[in-house]
Amino acid sequence: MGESMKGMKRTHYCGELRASDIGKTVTVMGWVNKRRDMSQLIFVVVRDRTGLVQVVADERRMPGQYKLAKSVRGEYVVAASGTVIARTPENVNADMPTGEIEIDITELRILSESEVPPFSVLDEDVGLDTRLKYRYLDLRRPDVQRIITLRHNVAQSIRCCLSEEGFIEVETPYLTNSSPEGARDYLVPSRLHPGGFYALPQSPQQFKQLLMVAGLDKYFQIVRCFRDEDLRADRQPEFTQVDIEMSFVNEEDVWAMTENMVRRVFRETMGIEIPTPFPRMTWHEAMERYGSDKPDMRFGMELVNISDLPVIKDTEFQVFAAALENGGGVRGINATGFASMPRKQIDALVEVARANNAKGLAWINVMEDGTVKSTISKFFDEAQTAEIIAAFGAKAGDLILLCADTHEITQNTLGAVRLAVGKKLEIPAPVKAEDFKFLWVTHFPLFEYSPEDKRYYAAHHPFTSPLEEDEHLIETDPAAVRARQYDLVLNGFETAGGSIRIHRRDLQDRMFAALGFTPERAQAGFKHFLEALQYGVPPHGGIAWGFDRFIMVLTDAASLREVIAFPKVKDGSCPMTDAPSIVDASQLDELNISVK
RNA sequence: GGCCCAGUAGCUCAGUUGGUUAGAGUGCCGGCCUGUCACGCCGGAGGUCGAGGGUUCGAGCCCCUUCUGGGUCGCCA
Repeated sequence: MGESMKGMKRTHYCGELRASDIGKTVTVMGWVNKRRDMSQLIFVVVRDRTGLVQVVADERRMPGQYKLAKSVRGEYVVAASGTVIARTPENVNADMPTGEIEIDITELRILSESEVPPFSVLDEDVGLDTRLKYRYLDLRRPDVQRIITLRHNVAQSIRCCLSEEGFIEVETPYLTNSSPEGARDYLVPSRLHPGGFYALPQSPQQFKQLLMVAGLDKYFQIVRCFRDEDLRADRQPEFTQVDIEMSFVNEEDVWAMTENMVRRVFRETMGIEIPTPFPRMTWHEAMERYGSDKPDMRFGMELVNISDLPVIKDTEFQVFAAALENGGGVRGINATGFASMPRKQIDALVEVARANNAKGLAWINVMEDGTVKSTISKFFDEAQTAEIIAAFGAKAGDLILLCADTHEITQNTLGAVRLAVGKKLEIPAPVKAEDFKFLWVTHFPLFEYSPEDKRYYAAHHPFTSPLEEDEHLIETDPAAVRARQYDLVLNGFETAGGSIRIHRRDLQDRMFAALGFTPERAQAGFKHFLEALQYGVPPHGGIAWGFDRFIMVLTDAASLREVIAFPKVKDGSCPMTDAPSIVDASQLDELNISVK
């Protein structure tokens, strides 16, 4: 139930009223945040998008309004008209932007009643499943609205920036073809083509390149993309990209454009001046030093390879010796200052290592008093241990964590262990320019070998250009070919990635051949694209931003779900709408689909 | 598909070695209070301990299965 708002018109948002408004007759509309009943005097705190304002109903002066105020409950939607009055000094609420004033009510109207909500909009700690089931209530919470609003502001800033720089926003199709490589596609059946399926795009990759062929020169799109893969805290099945492509450019042009955009977005939406250019690092160096292609640069603890230390080379310790014999090595990190890490936490790190396929972790504890505790003391005497400690530059109070295995496993393991230790540093939420550590990671490998399938896959996508000086290796040594691909890493998250594309038909043909495509299969999958390469293609390249992920880092959110208005949960379903759902047999019939 | 964690009042959680009638805070309902702002005080309602099975004289607690949510590995060109 509820009344019409006929005759009442909102004059102000709740959160914008100030002492300068004292004496004005105003009408606010919003949700009952809180009602405080003091007998004869009732305070109703009204909330809207902008904030809170307190409304007062006095039984002696406005008995009718007082009675209504008595009946309102949390989350009722009300309209309140009255006079803005000053609070007496002792009643000022300094914690409230509108705390110097309140509205002395002349008319209160209940526009919509509310059931008792399943959780309070005021509660901080509510379980995720409950929040998402009632996401429309969750979205009433000021913290959540702040994120959604920032998201809008960032999108707006990006649009303005790119438009002013001469980029044209073009919408590409959502109903397109399934691509033979890459992530699983979401398929959409075609009623008019029995057995035919569209696929929702994983990214508008081919379309944006075709827009370059078309001569649009600079394109962008804030666009939804879809991947039917398992979810993670930083992965959703549908997500938003800021997709950007430019003609007649090289890496430097794309990077400069990106840095310019980042500077502007931070300045306009957060008032932060981000210094540019961003540091750069090759993929190889990132893997060697951080065990990750997206290193979090907010802390050190770099990987150290001690395989060449004489004490390691000559060791009888089977675990280390075996790793060396098998072509691997021994690497470690110095968890500086963590000598006092409780055994339980070290065990948790060992679990992290195991999850990354390492057999375990060895550790050397350099205690505050100078003594050394180590899991490998049986195999290394004091002097030898001291050599290892020296290799890490470890001091009293440090903890050295060692991993022996293939290069790939030691890198991945220590990269993960480094992050796990880094989490314990409790790095505060980023607020200042220096809290945002950007890094360009460059020169990714062009191919990845799959031992199961006994073939090479494109590490990124098959349209990525190789470095010119590596081009001759495509047929002879694919693993050694470096790509003109780059990622922009922010605080350990891959926030953007792109490449200079292949614009020559002959090179594109060689690329597909290296990926094991027969010319016929390449034609079947990419006919239109390969044809387009024959009609005058500008050298081009671009970058795509993981927009949700970027907002996640900006807001220090723990999960992508926090920055998406209506997100999916772990199994890809929506707790609010219960999508996906079983459809009517008649719908399937019409689509010529049968379900097992 | 694998591994790990959680599931107890509307919400957030506690619950000892398996032992009497399962608790707290908050919210909710009622009453009192003229300046509250996390209002306060008094009273009340509220439980399929996620579900199913098993062990036991006895299960919130132990075992098995299963469901839900979270994290992670695989996967994510």
